[in-house]
Amino acid sequence: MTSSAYDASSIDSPVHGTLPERTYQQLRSLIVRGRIAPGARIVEDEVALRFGISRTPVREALARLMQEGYLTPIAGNRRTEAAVAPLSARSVQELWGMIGALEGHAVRAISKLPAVQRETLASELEQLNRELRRASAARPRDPDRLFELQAVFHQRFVNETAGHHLLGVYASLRPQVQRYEWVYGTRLDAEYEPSTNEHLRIIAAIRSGDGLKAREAVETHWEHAAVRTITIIEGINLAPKPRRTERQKPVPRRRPR
Amino acid sequence: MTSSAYDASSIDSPVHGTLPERTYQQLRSLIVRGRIAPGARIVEDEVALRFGISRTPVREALARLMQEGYLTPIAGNRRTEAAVAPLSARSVQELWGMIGALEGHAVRAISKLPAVQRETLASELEQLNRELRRASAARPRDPDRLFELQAVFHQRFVNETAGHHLLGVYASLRPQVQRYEWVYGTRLDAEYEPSTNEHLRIIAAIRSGDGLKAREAVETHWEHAAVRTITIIEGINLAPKPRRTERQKPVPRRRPR
DNA sequence: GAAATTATATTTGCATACACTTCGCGCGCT
DNA sequence: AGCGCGCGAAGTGTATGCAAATATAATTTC
Repeated sequence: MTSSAYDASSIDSPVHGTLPERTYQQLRSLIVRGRIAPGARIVEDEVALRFGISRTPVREALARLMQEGYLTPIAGNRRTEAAVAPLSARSVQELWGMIGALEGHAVRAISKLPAVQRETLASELEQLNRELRRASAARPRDPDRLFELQAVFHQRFVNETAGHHLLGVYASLRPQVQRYEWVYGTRLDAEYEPSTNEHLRIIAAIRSGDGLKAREAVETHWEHAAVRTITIIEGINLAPKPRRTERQKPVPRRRPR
Repeated sequence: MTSSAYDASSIDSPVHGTLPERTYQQLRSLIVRGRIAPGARIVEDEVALRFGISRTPVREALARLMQEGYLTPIAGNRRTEAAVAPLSARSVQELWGMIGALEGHAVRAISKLPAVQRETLASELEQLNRELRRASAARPRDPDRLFELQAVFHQRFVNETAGHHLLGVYASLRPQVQRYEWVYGTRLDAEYEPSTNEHLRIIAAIRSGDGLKAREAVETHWEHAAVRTITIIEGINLAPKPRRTERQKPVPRRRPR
């Protein structure tokens, strides 16, 4: 067995939901957290074995991961072998841009909210931002916590104004971003001050009820974040070779005659 | 047989690709074109029967349709029965906003393109817009053609600047919009002049290379389009009742004893 | 010894089978 | 006549089996 590369039970295991759903969640979590390396090949049988289920639900999960861009089809024309999508500066540029555009669009609607609601939202965000600042100052840092706080901060105000469809797209995009945030967060030299400062601008705009300004703040936040992320990421050697690399020792093969 | 509600072979049948892919495409086309009514219940077995395939690939197709919002889970707590998602003004508001935000984001990058490329793009768009204008003036109108031209126009400039991820999301969003464009286009009183005029503003901005202005033009175009669409749509009675309605005559039931 | 060719192992695509949950309806009971 | 109660029926969730496609290893041929 070549790889004990990943282990189903090691990370959060939501015991509810259908098998495809759970498998999707768990695999995604493993990918986002880098527990399955970019470029790693994913084989239905192996996953099924690891999770102790049959290939049917696995296929569904993989199809979804593929559609959302966590996996890319590799190799063969006809068949669809899958590998974990590589990380690239190009993707960062694009994903951050999209998230910025969508969050920006959503936040514009805060101007329609009553002042009291905006106020409670603003102070909650301030609270979160404070925690974020504290967590980023702690040594050693807890990437998991930073990760979580970042997600909650953004999710919080998006939830406030976004509708069903937007939330759906957002939900599928955000974890993709988190793949990068994860490698970012595990770097010792990662900075969080600029980010938390930009958050303050967003909060101020929300409090004042100026939708356009809020949008502006959100978009430039993501723009700057993209730059920060790319500079950190470019330092690391990314994108290993995909292709069918190490095959496990094929064992015997044919009886000698 | 209750429903010959839809017929697999009637509409474009892409004979290539895997079964789930083809099934997805065909079902989506049927839904987008209103051949399967909003609220209609979708049963795996029935689809499998109609397409002459087994439930396995059907399930994959349905899962995808569900995730992209063409189908909504209906009824049961535990099990996931599916029905074609209803049309609603609320969705229009949201979808148009998102498309506007994304297209706007993409088009902003035209400022980075060389002038010659922008020029050819602009004149191609003009050509398309002329055709669109002509097609909308023709009586009787050909909804299919209008449909197609609209799609091509927007796709054209999005392709120019958007990357892989954005195109993916866009591809899953656009057909949703088309569901509404379809009912819009089949109305006799539908107007296209405002739309084509707004297109001109977009083209001008693209030609001049002003990314921000182009974005602005695109966004307001979609905003206005949303209003137009909603007013037309609200006139029609939408959203039939979902639930397990007409069950086919259950036939005997139990042998008399 | 290199190239072509055959054989074998992997792996996906799809179908079929079965289990389990939910819903509806008739039947008996009061 | 009304009201549980339970028996199917309908439909989804998951496993398994088989065939086709393809990569890799083995073998032959020049």
